[in-house]
Amino acid sequence: MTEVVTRFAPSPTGRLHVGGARTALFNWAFARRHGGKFVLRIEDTDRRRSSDAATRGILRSLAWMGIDWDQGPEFTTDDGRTLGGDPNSVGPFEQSKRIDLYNEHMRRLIDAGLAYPAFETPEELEAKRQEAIAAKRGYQYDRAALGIPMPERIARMEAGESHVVRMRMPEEPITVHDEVLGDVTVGPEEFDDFIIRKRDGFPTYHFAVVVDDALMGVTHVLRGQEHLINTPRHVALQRALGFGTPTYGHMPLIFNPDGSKMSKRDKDKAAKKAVRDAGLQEPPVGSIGADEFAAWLKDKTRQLGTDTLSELAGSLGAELPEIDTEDFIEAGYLPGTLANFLALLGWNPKTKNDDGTDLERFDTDYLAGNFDFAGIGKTPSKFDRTKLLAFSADDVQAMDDGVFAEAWHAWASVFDAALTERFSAADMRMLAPAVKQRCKTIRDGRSVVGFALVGDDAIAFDPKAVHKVLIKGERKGLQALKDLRPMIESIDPFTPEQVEAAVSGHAESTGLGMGKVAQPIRVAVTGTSVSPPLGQTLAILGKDSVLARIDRCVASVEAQAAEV
RNA sequence: GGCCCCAUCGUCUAGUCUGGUCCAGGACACCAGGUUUUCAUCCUGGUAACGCGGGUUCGAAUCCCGCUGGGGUCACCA
Repeated sequence: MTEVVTRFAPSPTGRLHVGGARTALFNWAFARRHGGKFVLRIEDTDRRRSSDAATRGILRSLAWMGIDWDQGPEFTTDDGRTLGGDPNSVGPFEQSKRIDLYNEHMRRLIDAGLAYPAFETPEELEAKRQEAIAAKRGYQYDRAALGIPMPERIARMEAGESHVVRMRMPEEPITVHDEVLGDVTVGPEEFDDFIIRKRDGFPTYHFAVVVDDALMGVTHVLRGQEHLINTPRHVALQRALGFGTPTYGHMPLIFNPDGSKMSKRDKDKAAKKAVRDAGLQEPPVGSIGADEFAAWLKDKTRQLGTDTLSELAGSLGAELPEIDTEDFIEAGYLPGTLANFLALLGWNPKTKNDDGTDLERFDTDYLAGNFDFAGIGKTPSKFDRTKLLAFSADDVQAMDDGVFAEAWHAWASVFDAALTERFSAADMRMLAPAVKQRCKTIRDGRSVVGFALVGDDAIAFDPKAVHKVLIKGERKGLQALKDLRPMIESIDPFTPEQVEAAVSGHAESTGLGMGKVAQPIRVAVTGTSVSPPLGQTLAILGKDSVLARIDRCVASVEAQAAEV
């Protein structure tokens, strides 16, 4: 029994899409479950679109989710662990550094007549393709290069003539044994002699994948269903090269709730809508020129950079849909929550809880101990952010207050400078119990304490709250607020406990009850009817600020009443 | 369009392989009621699905065929 080896092989052309994150998670879990190894490989053979920054981002996202890789690019986690490395000497793990290896195997194939150089230009091929489309025929390469005698082909290639290398596909059908879908057979007429080495000397995906999986000892390949039709090509390549075929499993894809493909384009879509709703003609931010902005707005297919989009949405107060793992990190989700939710999209533990309900809340440790092919479903799923949010709320509530405070501070130090400027880590610890209760994600903490981040004269009053609490019922609320002012002024020291005691004492002595006393104050100082417990809310602001806000509120409501 | 894959509540799904225990179970959402000084949380209850048509069988969500619908793929991208 050979050791299980799985891999995740992202292409560093952008951020880690949640679909990719799920693929990585499953491959990781499968390796852990079987005590095997998990390899991370960077597929950067498209030199034009790949970048080191993207690679680093992907590594960071994977590590954030709790995925560790045994072999692959080295990475140091926040808590100081080193991931990756090359203990078995099968690296390097960036395909762009493995060209000699590919060429060695490529040469074997060419010498055996199983692959051959071809000299048509991209333009010539494109013309033939268009011709086929016009005639409503499927396009396949016509093997014209095979008309050139083999010695001559080889000689021209060795003389340095610009060429590609094509795989000579066999004439028989190929059956793929898929652990998820069962046997899938595809006939030879479906495949032409596809390109395995590009004009620039880099292998194409198909060739690099097959060589690397074999050389790295990969035994199981779990990937998205979009690769299903590629698999017969890979099997053909494996046979030609004399490699074994790993066990395959193809997973259903993840879609948007409306059934469309979940892609970065959704962000452009949302941003364009926000711009139109705002009636903007000119770019509201400096990072994009007017011409580019107009072109982008007009063209449905045109996309902007991630940062530009965020800036744009931010300036309009619009939300961009979360698509990539980093979006969910920024949105304040916990890694375990995302991993749990993602795992459930396409996999099911088929296990009951003690109360007889289906098990669906589990952590990555559980996944590492129980993940199997049998639990993978065949049906594509839609990404339901509402359910993810419900999971997140549960997980946040289950956090220890201290842990929450730490996570909140860590999150804010990366994503919300205003918050960490206003509150120290100690402040956040004090606030944690009250804030946590009202959070569905870590980011929500911001809105709970948002009132403390704006100036006393900049509080926006929620009209509904003002009406309900202060105006309704002959403005008794407003009167109560005025009566309370001297009492608040006399509180000393101005701590949560003292404030709480003073306010509830006042509620009792006046016979008004807590609701009639606390709510007017809350609305006056926060502008809304929702905030942490009153004592904390006031203590955070400090006495001067509280009094200023009460005065401003009273003045504003009276002015408003005078108008009517 | 060719080829390939798929089909249970609005959504994620259990049940399908090994037909009967399923007038189909769970979760999220939704609706109603309750707890709560507000909001959120929490508790209780409820609405809601086997795509359609043929078979096979005493009996089909489960097996077979067809249809319909959805998706994937047809690059010198991965």
